[in-house]
Amino acid sequence: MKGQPSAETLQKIYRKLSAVFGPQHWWPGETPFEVIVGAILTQNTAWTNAAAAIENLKRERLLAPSALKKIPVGRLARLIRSSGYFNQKARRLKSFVSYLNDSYQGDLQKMRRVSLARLRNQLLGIFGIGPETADSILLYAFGKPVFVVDAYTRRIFARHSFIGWEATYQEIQQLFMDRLPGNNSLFNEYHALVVALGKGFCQKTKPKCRECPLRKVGRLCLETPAAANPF
DNA sequence: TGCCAGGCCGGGT
DNA sequence: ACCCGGCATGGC
Repeated sequence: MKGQPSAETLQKIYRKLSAVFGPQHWWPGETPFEVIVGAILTQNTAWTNAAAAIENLKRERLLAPSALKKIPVGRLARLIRSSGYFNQKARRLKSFVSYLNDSYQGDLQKMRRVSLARLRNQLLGIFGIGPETADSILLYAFGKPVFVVDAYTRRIFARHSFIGWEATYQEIQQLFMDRLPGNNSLFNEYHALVVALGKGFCQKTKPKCRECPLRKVGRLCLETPAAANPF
């Protein structure tokens, strides 16, 4: 075990990823509401499948809180079919827009004014929103400074033995937030870069692949210069 | 063909 | 407080 990474190591990893992948321009969504819908639709699902569902909603002019509030959940489910778990996700989208209407008159700007800690608790209380989805919404829709942890984060940092495979969401999040400056631009780019690395090089989530020394997927070589292939 | 993808919920210990 | 089955499509 290498043990927990220092602040310097986390920043070194960031600089390396940034040099390799460049600016990520996240989240891939044009409006805060689109970001929120995307965050729910991409749960445990390939982004391309979620993106196709969002295109359907756009085409039907339904990508707005007022529109989603009105349509029957069954029709919504059919439109987002490609995102998988479509019945669940239709309910989840409905539960978010209900909350938005009940608590903020459907106004995302009003919701955004709430403090980070309070808003996070509120989001976690909504059906279908767990820690990662809540933090994605806070960071990418509302611009709040939180570090988003996902499967790639755990996989990549566990492969480097910076954390254990059993580390909880909160433990991993604390690791980053205790060491990095609380800067929403940095958190934004860091998470996006982790996903960029993960998508390209970090397939195979099964336990048997975790120990396979022949697979370099998801590993960073921190010793080689950025100009060389770091993987 | 089977395995996997930017999780979360609810019921059981 | 954990653990686990269920939820489902599209790509390789």
